[in-house]
Amino acid sequence: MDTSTLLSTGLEPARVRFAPSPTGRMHIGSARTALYDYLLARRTGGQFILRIEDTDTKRTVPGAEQELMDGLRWLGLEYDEGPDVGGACGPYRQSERRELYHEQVTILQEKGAAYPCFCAPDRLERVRRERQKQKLNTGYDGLCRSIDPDEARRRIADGERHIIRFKTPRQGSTTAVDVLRGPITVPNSQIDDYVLIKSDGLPTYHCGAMVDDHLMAITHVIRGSEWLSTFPLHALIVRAFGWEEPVWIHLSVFLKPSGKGKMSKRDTSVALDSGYSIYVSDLRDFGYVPEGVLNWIVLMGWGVSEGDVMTLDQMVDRFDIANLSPAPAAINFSKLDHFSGTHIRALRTEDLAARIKPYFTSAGLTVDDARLLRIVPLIRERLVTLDDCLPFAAWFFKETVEPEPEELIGKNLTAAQSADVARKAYEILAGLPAITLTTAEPPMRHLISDLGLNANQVFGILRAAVTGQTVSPPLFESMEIVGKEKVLERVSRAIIILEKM
RNA sequence: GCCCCCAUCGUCUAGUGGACCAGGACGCAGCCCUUUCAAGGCUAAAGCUGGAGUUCGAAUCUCCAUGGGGGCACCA
Repeated sequence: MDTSTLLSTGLEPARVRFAPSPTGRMHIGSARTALYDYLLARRTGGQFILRIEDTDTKRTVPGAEQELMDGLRWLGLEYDEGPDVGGACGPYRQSERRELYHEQVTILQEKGAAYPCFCAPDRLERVRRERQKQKLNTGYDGLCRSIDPDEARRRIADGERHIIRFKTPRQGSTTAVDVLRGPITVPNSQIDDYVLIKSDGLPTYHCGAMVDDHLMAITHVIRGSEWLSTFPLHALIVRAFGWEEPVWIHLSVFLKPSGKGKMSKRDTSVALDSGYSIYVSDLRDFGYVPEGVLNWIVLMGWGVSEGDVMTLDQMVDRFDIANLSPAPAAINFSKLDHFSGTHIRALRTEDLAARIKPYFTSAGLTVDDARLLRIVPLIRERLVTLDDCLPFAAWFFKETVEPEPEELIGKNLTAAQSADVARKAYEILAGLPAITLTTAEPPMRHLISDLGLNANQVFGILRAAVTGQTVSPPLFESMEIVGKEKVLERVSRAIIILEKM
C-alpha cells in the first residue's frame, strides 16, 4: 500500500485528530501521539483536531480536559478545531454528541449489522465463566441476536434496560491494513459482538470513535497499539456503515527505561525521585523547555539518519508517517536532559531571559531586566532545565552573599594565606577604574605568578567571596555585572572572615 | 489459555537484496580546551536474537524457534 507514503508527502491535506479520554494526567505517550497528529496535519496542510472522548462518566476526572488542553498549548501543538475553539464538526466532546451516535447506530440496525441486547450483567458474567471453562473465547454468546425485531422494539418501548451490540460476522476472517505493519488478519470467531451503545445511552469507544472519525472526515487515525487487537473490529464497523476507511497507524508503546515492560506506578515514582516524570505538566514544572520535550518524544518511534536536533517546524518538514517504527521504545531520561539543554542553548538571549525571570521572582527576588539580560549569556550553556538558573544566578540579585568560611580558603592554603591573597587581590581590584574581564584578568594573572600560586587557588577564593558559592558563572564576567563597589565590599568582608579563622 | 504485534550498539534509531568490515544520537571512557561548573572539539569501546531456507549475493525476503509487548469489559 503506497497510499500512506503518498498522503504523507503532502499531496493531500490530512484531517487528523487527537482523541484522548479525560481520565487522568497527560503523559508523554499521549503527547507523542498528539505530536505525530500535528506533524501529519501541518506537513500536508491539513487540520489537527482535538476531540474529547468522555463517554465513561465514571472514569472522567474533573480538570483532566483542561490539563490536556494546557499541555497541548504548552508544547506548541495548536489545534484547529476543538472543544474550546469550535469548528465545523462540533461539538468536540463525545458526551455532547449522544443523538448523533443513536442516529447512526439506528442505521446500522436497519442494515442488520447491530442489535439490541437485554442480557443482564450477571448473565454475561455467567456466560463468560462458562465459556472459559470450555476453553472457548470469552465473548458474548449471541443470545439476543435471535430476538424478533418487533419484540425487541416493544421491549425497548416498555423501557426495558438494554444495550446495542455489533453483529460480528460468525464466519470468515477480517483483514485490515496498518501503515506500519501491513495487513493484519484475524478470524472473525475471535471478534466479540462488542457493545456499541451502553445502557446509559452513551457509545463505547468502538462506536463513538468510528462514528466521529467519519462525521469529522478524519483521513488518518493515529493511535496507540493497544487498539491493535480491536483494529479488525473497527474496520468491520466502518465497513458495515459503508464508509471509507481512514488510513490506520498504530504507534508503539513506551517501555520503562530498562526496556523490560511498560512504566508502572513504581517506575513512575522512581523517575520522580530522580527529578524526571512521564507527565507533561510535571516536565513543565521541572523547568524543561517544550522544544526539548518535543524533540525527545518525537524520536521515540521515529528516526532521522542525522541531525536529530529539531524545532517543531523542522520536524514538520521532515516528518513522514511511513518512517514511523512499530517497535516498542524504552524511555531514556538522560536524552531528555540532552535535548532540553541543547534547545535552551539555542534560545535568543531575550527569550531565555523572559523564560527564567519567573523563577527568580518566585524565589522572592527582585529582578532587574537589564542585569538579567547581561547574566543570560553567562549561564546559558550551563542550564539543563530553566530552574537551573537559580543555583547559577540567584546570587546576582541578592544584596549580600553568605559564603561558608571554609570555602573561602584556597586549595592547599591556610586561612591566613588565603586572607593574604584576598588582601592583595583587593588592592589590585581597588586600583582599577572599573572591574571588567579585560581590566581585571591580566593584573590578577600577574598576581598569581608573583605569588607562585595557581589560578584555581586565587580565583577560588575570589569566587567564594564574591558569589558566595564554589560553583558559579565565569568569575570576571560575573564581577563585571556585580560592579566594583559591591565586589570590593564582598572581598573585604571575606578578608575579615578569613582573619578570624 | 486464546488472539494479535514486535525484534540493528546499554538506550533511541538510519538502513527497504549488492554503495554496510552497518551510519547518527544519548550515555559511557580517554584526550584537548579551561577559572569552578558547564559548553565545545577530538578519539575509543559497543550492535544486525538464534536456526533453517530463497538468492550469485541478506541486517534487508520466507519459515520456525526464542525473547519482548499488547489485548481478550456496558474502559478508553
